[in-house]
Amino acid sequence: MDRLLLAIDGNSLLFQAYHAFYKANLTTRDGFPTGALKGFFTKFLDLLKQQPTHVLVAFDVHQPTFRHERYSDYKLGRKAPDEDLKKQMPVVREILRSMGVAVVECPRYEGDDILGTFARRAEADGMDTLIATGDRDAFQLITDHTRIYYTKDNSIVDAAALRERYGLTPDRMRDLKALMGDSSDHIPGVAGVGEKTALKLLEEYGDLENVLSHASEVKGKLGERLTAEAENARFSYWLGTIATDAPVKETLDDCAFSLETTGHAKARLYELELNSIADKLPGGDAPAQDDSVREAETVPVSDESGLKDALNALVSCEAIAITAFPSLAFAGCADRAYVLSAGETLFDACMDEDEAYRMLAEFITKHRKPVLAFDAKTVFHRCGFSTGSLPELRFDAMLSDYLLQSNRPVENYEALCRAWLKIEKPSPAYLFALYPKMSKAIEENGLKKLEQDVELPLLRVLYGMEEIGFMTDENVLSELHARFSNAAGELESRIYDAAGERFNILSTKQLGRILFEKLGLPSGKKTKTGFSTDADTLEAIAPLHPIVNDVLQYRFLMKLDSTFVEGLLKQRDKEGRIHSRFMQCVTATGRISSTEPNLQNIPVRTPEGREIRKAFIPSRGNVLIGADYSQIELRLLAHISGDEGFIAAFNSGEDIHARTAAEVFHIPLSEVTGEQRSAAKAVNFGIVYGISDFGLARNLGVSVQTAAGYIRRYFERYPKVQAYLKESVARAKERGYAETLFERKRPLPELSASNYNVRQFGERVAMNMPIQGTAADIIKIAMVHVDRALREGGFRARLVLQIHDELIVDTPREEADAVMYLMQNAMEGVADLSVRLVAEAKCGESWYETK
DNA sequence: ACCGTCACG
DNA sequence: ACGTACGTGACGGTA
Repeated sequence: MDRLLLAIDGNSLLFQAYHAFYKANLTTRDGFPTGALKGFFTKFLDLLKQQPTHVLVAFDVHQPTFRHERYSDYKLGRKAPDEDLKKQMPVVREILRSMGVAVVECPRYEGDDILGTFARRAEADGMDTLIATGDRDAFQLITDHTRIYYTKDNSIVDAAALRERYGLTPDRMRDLKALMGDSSDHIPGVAGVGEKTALKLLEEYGDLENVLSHASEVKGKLGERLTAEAENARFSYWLGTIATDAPVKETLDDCAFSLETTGHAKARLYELELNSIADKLPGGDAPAQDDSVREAETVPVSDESGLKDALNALVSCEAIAITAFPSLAFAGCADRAYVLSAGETLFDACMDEDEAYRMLAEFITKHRKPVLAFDAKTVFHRCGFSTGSLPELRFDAMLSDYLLQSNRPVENYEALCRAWLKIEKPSPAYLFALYPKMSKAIEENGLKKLEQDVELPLLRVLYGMEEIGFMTDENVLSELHARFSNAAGELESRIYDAAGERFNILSTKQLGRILFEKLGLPSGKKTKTGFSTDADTLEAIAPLHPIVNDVLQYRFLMKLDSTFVEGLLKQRDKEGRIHSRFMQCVTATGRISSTEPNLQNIPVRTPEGREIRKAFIPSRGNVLIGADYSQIELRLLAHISGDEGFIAAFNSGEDIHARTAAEVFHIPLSEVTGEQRSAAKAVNFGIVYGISDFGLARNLGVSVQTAAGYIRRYFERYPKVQAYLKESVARAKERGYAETLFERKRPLPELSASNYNVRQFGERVAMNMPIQGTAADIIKIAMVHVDRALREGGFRARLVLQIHDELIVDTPREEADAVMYLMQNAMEGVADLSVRLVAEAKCGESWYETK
């Protein structure tokens, strides 16, 4: 087999990787930056597809290294790498070494000198070389046996490709650079000469020396400069020359590579939470196991009698641990688990999974076994428990993990076992080890009350809501579908007429072409893929052409029809009920979310959209109650900040936005104009979001100065609000997390990021999370209280939906008054704050009517 | 799989 | 000199 040396410019690849993942701001759970590592090793694994027999990664040595120290000034001009990148540099080397990859450094020589040296050695040894780099300097190293993998565009460049690009042979690349210079590398070149001029000169005179000696023939300013800066050019040529004789101590044999040994880095990569990379490595070492955890025995269960035996063995156990992925598995103690298996072959006896869940559920109910689980809500659904007969839930590892790491989505049980126990192969038996371990962490982080009194009881409430579902009226949806699709159809043909052709209006690409190229309308901002065509942009140009409003209206109707009308019709069960899933471990602030379908974003702001709420109806003989908190986030801002003026504004009972406007503009309430109220409202919202003058200006459509003025006056009137925002950021910086009144925490590694924008984002989150999160805590507690009061009071009314500050209950008509009263009391009584919590309940024949 | 867009609080 | 409101989920188009 042909031997191939893969020679990688480590610095170049690392810088590129760092910048590629700059915005993603990746870190481990405890805040160690990993973006550059992720990018580097993703690319590294990609490069290994070239099947090299030898691999080396060259790095510059840490202290500044120069081809000659005299010229150090030039290279010193390079910017020092960011802190985040610096931290990752030694880790890249460490991981590469553990993979068995040659890491080569050479004092006083740069990475590309090492690459050049090895490329020549390989060639002398009859090997081919592929140099991976994002630095075009390396093109000078191209020969018949040395090619460049140019990482900026993932192309492989050989002599032919180079000729096509520049019309030059590899050894003329230095001449090119000597003339045009390279600011990123602080190579001066000749002033006023760019790539085009340099190429023209080389085409005419062949090489640098010939250009310089014919400088007098070149006309004008260019000729003068060539003469005056000849030495500069020669110096640049020398600076740009890659050494091929660096005194590296490693040999080609040291670079011999085997894919197998890369597996040795697995444990470290998992530790860095770079799971996707670690997963791709072969076999290798499992992460160092937690000493306290023994490996559990796995007993396969493939038929009914096997399952009966398994359950019999669990009669005397303290609790049952259950996981549902990839298939049902359960355990009664830490060292033996039963896993439902489909059998070794197709012909093996295997039992129906639903039946297995049913038998397990029956066992749990009969023996009153408490449950430990990962994602208990899903497990309970699979078991088919009815809401009234759910077993006791002691511990849900997914919930605990969420409370401890709410800034990161819970991945899966396998990842959780890896993170908490360093165990590779998951087993439900490990829940017995996770339970005390995670509970200790919960306790230490002050999260016990939240877990015991809020999240675990809430899980049962959400289970009930998912089970019961929300009744819908098919006729309403069908009629809306007809209305929306007909209206959209008419708009469609008008748009085609105006455009003079048919095209896909929903394609931003095609729409951009029609509006901005064909019709020549002025394009506003751009997205990274082309013209921006969002509603803001289109509204700005709507007066210029009638097609624009038609497009906006078309989009609006298509959105309503496809997402809401058609989307909802697809989700109805045979009785017409829609069962959304309420996700308890998703958001970073503590809110719940709703999926498949999302019932938390059903339209309300436009009349046409609001019609959809007429399709959401009570069960037969029932009515719906909608109860919502009034201005809960602003009330919390008033309470948490303790600002007397803002608290008084609420206690006055007047419209808060109008009252704010009156106070900020120093005018009587009766004189507040609509515009002033809108501005005050936007500022109120802005404060909650972590205000910036730019954001407020964009939202209000006023200048940044005007917006800044609003904010200044707002803070003058409510100084403690400003103080609170400042303190909130300072506290979060100090502790590394933001928290709610109920001590729910959100880690904020962003606050110590080196990237200014990321840090700014962290600061806004530090201002917003305590408010949004406390509101989330409060309504969660209200749900637990409402649900309990309904059941204990013997009501048949049931919660069916939560929309962040609003609860919907489906109730028998005769209970409605009592339930409204009960809900209002429960919601308002959650917390005793310096500003009263206000909730209002309304009753109706559809969701449309409860507003 | 990702982007742009847009529905909600 | 730079890019910015906070939190979600679903859709259609595109690569």
